Amino acid sequence: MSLSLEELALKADVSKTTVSLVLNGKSSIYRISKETENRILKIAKEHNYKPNSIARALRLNKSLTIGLIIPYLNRHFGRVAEVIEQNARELGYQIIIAVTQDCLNTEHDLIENLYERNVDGLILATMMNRDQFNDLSSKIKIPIVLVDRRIDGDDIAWVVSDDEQGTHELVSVLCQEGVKDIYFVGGIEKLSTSIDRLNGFKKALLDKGVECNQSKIQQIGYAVADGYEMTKNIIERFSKTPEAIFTSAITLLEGLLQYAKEHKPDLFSHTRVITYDDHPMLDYLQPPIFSVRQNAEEIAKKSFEIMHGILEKNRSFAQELIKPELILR
Amino acid sequence: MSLSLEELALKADVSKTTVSLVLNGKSSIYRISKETENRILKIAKEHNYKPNSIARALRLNKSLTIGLIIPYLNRHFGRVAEVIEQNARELGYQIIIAVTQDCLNTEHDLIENLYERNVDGLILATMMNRDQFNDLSSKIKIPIVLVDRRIDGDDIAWVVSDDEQGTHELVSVLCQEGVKDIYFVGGIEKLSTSIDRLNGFKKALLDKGVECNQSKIQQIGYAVADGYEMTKNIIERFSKTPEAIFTSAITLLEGLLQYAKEHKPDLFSHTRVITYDDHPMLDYLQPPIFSVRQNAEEIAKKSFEIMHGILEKNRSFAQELIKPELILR
DNA sequence: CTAATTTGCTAAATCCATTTAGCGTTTAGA
DNA sequence: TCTAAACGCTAAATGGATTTAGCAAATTAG
Repeated sequence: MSLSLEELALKADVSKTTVSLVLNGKSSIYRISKETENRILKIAKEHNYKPNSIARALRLNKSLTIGLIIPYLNRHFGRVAEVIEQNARELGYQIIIAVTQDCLNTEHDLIENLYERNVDGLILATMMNRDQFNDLSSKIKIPIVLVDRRIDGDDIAWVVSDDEQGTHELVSVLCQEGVKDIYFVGGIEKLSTSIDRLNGFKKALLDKGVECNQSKIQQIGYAVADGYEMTKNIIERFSKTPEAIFTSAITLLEGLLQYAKEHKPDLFSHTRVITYDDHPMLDYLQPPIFSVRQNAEEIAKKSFEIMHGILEKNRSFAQELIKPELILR
Repeated sequence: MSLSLEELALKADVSKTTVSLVLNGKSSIYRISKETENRILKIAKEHNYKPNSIARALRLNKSLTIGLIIPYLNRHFGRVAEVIEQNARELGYQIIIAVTQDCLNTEHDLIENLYERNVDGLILATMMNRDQFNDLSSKIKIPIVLVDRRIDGDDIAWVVSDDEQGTHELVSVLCQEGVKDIYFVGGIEKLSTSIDRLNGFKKALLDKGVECNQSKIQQIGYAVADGYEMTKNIIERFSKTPEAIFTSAITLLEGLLQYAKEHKPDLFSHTRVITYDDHPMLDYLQPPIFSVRQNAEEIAKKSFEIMHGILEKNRSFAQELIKPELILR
């Protein structure tokens, strides 16, 4: 381990240029004799030579490293990160992970930081809006692929769940059953996940001719505490118990469950609860909670695929909507 | 962004040596005049100069990068990774994550890979035994800190939950209540987590004078399917329904729940279930499942602290047992 | 038998920051 | 006035791989 080109050259009794050329498959271009080539290859193999990646990165201005910036390493993003890492590894890339905790300033710092650390590209679950993203793009000269949260724009690469479709389908299930009084427990308002899920929600109601009442829509944030708060608002603000509540993320469902446990143990006897995001534990809750499972594996796979296409195959940006799966229990 | 030392030197009308010395705080040692120093600092600030990290890494043989190798990015390890990343970032380090899926060969490959990619240290949730670890240590000349799974040895750095103590306390709760017929659903047998949890389990029974029957101990692996299998074995092999089952990881509990749902819906009316690892959703399961919550945050914090101590403060290895928390519902 | 071409390989530049050894100039001391 | 010390700064080497331009020797062509 950790032999340098120069040491190898010494052993093979040639210059390091020759060694480098041979190991980079340029023997024929530079007319290195078969004999010399084989000798070098043999010695390199014997000593298990691996080029120093730092020196290589300096020379080639290519670190084979991708930055992955996500809000948390929770179940969903953990799985996304895991699959991105595996895909990346197979193609020789490493993943540097950083978490923003859904803080925009942190996100900016992290982007700058990773950029300065010479990552070749960034995969981003961003909080930025279009203007902020454009500002960034003009400064940063590496490819960016958005994951999980998209920004509109013809030249922006992203891979996200089809949140609108997923929510539409899920909420429609209740609508089919005649449920009309449904509350929306939402996340961070300006994010595409929130916008798309709300659109799907409204659309499902409209399909049944029900106009969505603005007072039934809450959007605070994606934290468990936010879910608790919004549930509290819904239960306490209205005298009538709601027919149904849709939580637009698993964390918000957790908040709802927590509130229910503490203050409204009979919630489920009057109210149907459905949620975006799935979780295996939902299988064991009573009553059953319908959900939409995002295909984290596919999201991860596609997002790295696009990044790799841009970096090595001269492809340009691409956009992918990944179909989520309805889980009716 | 991305100005080089040389360009800066040009603007300041000095040599790049001078710029480097000033920016590295060595002005006084090399007697750079205050005037020159300020001029350089001003220009550097104006242009937001950041040294090229790759060049720096090459010269200093220090990449400010730590490799983190874990089996999965699940809830527990996701949280550990998240907190390690935050702690690392504050001290200028980056985290490269790689997942083994609990495959020893993958682990070896990853270690070699990250080592060749010049990480400054490795934080490892390892599957290796002592001999394999020693072999590795002799080849690898960077510090290693084990996390979550330890290997005995006076010179090995690790941070793990006090699995024995945690299990002992949890199982004792049932023992106090007079429960004696408890089954152990375990993970990968040779890992310290399994060994320690089994020891704690046996100890709790012994406290009450109950010798642990070997037939009540199952150890297949940590996957959900393993939990399913072991539960199946327990339920199907014995005619008498067990008084209690202890699952030694949340995934194993999931497997148990799955089996119960499919084949034994009345399991909980006869059998108490307790588990290592906690999960917020457990709050909403009926009947309540007692658990042991590992302090992932503390584990993460300490493990990076030890790594940082070795790398920058000339400290040697250290070992930390982190107290888990009993959660009785 | 000389000139042109091919063969086989290498010196040196490059990427960028850090660091050692040391070069002129000015000031202080005798 | 002359030497020694202090001052202020820089050239060049270093880390390791890649790549361009090109040198000498061997071969072929004329």
